[in-house]
Amino acid sequence: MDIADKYNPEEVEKKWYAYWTEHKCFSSTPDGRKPYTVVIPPPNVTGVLHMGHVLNETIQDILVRRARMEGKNACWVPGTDHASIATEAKVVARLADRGIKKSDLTREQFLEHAWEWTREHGGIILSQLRSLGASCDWDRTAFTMDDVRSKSVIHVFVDLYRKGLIYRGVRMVNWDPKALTALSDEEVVYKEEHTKLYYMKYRVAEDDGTGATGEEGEVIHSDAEGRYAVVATTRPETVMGDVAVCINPNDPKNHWLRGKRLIVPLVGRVVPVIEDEYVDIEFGTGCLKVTPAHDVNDYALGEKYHLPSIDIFNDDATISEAAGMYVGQDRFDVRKQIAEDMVKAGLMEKIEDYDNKIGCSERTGVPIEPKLSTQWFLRMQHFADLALAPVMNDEIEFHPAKYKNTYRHWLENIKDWCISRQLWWGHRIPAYYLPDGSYVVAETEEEALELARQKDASLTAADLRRDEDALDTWFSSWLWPMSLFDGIRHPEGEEFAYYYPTDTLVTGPDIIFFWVARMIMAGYEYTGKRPFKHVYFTGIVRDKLGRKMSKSLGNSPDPLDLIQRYSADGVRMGMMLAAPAGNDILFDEALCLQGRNFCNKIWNAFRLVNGWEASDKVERPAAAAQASAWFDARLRTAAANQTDLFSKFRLSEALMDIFLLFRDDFSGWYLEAIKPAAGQPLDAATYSDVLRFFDHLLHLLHPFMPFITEELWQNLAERTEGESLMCSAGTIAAPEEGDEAIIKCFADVQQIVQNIRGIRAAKQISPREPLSVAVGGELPVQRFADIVCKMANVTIATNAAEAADATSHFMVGTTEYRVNLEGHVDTEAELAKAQAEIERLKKFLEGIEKKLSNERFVSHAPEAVVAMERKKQADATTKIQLLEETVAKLTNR
RNA sequence: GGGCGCUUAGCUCAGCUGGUUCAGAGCGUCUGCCUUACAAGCAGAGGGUCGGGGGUUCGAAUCCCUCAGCGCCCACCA
Repeated sequence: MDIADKYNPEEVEKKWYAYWTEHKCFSSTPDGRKPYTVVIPPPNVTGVLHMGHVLNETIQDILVRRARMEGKNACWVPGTDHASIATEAKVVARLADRGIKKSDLTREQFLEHAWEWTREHGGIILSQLRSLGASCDWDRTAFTMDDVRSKSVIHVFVDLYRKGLIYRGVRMVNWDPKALTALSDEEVVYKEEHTKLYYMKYRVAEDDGTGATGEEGEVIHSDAEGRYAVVATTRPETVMGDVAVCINPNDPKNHWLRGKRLIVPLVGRVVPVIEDEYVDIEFGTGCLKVTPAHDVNDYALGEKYHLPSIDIFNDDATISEAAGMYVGQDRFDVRKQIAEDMVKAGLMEKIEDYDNKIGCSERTGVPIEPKLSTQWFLRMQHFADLALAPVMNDEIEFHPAKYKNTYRHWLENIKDWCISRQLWWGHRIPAYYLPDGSYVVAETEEEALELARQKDASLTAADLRRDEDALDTWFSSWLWPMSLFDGIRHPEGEEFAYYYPTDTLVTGPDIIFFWVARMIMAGYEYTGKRPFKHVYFTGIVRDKLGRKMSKSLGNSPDPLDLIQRYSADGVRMGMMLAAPAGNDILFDEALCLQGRNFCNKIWNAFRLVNGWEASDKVERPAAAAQASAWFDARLRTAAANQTDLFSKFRLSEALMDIFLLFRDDFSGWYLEAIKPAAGQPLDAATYSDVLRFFDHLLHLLHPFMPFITEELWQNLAERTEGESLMCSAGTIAAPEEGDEAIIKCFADVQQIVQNIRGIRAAKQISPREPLSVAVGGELPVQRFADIVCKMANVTIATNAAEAADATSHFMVGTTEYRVNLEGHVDTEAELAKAQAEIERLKKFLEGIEKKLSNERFVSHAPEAVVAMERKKQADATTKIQLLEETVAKLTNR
């Protein structure tokens, strides 16, 4: 088989991905095998591949390919998310570029634009996944807004409404004034900001001078115009909504304000002073302005004390008519303006710097406004009760387990989920309003009409008005593991029964609440079963300096560009080497380079093997037989180790382990040990061994590096069209009884060879110059003696007496080896080396003996430990003795 | 303000149910090699008082306490 001198990944990747697709290697249908199901965390339909995806999808592909090769019926379902708010924002922005305002369009017109955008960009990211090698079952590609998924969502909404778990109500919600929609608590992110704390004067109305009792701690502010309270706030622009000032009844400073009425600065409104223990006495002056329409806590106070509520903001956070002043101006402009105006009016006591955490919209980034509005909510306590135990008792396993804490904390402090969004792009809420203001909830318009007619038989379809709002994106994603197999609508379906529950979910910890927790909730609600067995949380991909990857920093490489430069396998390897489970990933391109170089290593190892001829007539060299015996054991052990590491999701270590197995053990030791002289054939037995080993190695490597392994596997033997490494038999036997001893013995071989090479390097003796080594007594690694000779280019004499005077010595275990170095030896250096070694061993021995003479150690420590120490003592004594003989010999020279 | 986690070689990390011959790996560094599979390589070398302090124990990188630094999550102090 001819094979190119250089690995050409571009051509190979294209060829095999097409081949896999053509032969439906990734597709899955239910059969007698055990299923292994993974559902992709659906990327935004309009998104493009970034490094986070590369990490996430590579991990999933590794797990899926490994399961497939283990003989499971692996099914990895791809799909995209409609990403309601993000996509709508993009569409609005694109329309704006064309000079179109959303408000100028009807819902239908807008949706047409959105679908157009989706058709244009949807699927880009999925095609990019292919270049990474993702082995998704593409025939199953789904979209959270396709027909099956949409119907599932609506079905669930209606069902939960009828169960009383969804309700509609007026609540304080997080309002995004840019996207013009309500948000869930999870969609609010807090940002640290340097702001100001404004201390404003609220003058006492019709001040009659009463109230002051002169008690200790009382703080009364006054100036030429009379007495006033000082209220500290970060948001002076909300004064137009003030309806009270609240003090703590236990706060002596402000006792004098009890029962007073105060004048809201600039606004002139007279408001009462109320008392509630909610107020923090230590903060500011202990006086809190109460603006029920624009603060969650103030809202609660307003309810409690029956205060009016003045909504001073429009939906876009400009000042509304109701404010009566600054109407139409932006909230932050007004903040500045009002502060200035108050200073001018002498109503500002002082302004201080203040570090504050501002709640901002996760999507648009703008500060959210607490806003009173009518929304739809899901009662979460019910779901929290369902979802807590299975994670705590590991029915669903989190990797790493530390996220169990985070999860528990959230569930134990759960709040109702605001699921309605004032957006058009999404699943429209299936609620229909009757002319009388009441409403019905139904899956179809027909059904809705029927329900409405039960209230009023005269109604027609034209009388029903459907709710304008859409559902939160996550209200569809939380059904994903079920809806992908149409399990919501057809829970008895064959596919659903086969593929659900799924096996492993791979995702970032940032969406543990948004998505993971809610999928668990929905899973138990609708099936009574867990949606997945394992959740593997990846880290965040950062640059090598630990900074988050971001467009503005320009430190986020384009994955396709990386693939171009380092090959898909190289990028996969680079990513995985940087990704220990549960830690953030410090991504460094150098790791991709390492990946690419490794591909080349594999390629060249193949070229070597491929170039060998096998012959029945050649007798098997002893070194080759020995090497095969060792590598067989080594491979069995390594394969078992892979299984163990995969079970713990330690994929980074698993890859590193095979990398070393291939590079060092296979290429560096095994191939060199069996290598025939140039142009000579290999004996048939060894040839068959090396092909078998290569096949096994390709199997182990394939989940990590699918392309190059497929290419070489196809070239390793005759294959028929449609065959693929990914579904070929290649089980590696379990470790055997003697494997450990073989591997341990071989480690001594490696040490001996390395010592000899080290001596060569130090003395500048060419590896091609044969040397002789004398061993005192029998060679401990006799079973690999021929490998030692071949790898170190030495002959071994087992009679120490034959050793020449001019030797350089070293020890492995308790055996001394003397390398004959006629003409190269440096007696002084040898002496120094031996003496230093004796010194070190004596110190070591001293420690051991101290331990052994300690009565408490001998009586307390387990027998095995004491025995081990005795062995160390004996070995060290032997070594010292041998070295002292060497020293004597060197000194007498 | 609560909760969780981290600190081991220049960098990134293993090791941590306490004890298998003075702590391992990758990368980087240094030295020598174009040895006919591979210079995208090979061979060799150097590098750590396991964050500081204290304790438990015959024995601590590993368990406990404490201090310091770093990170993450949650929370309605305006």
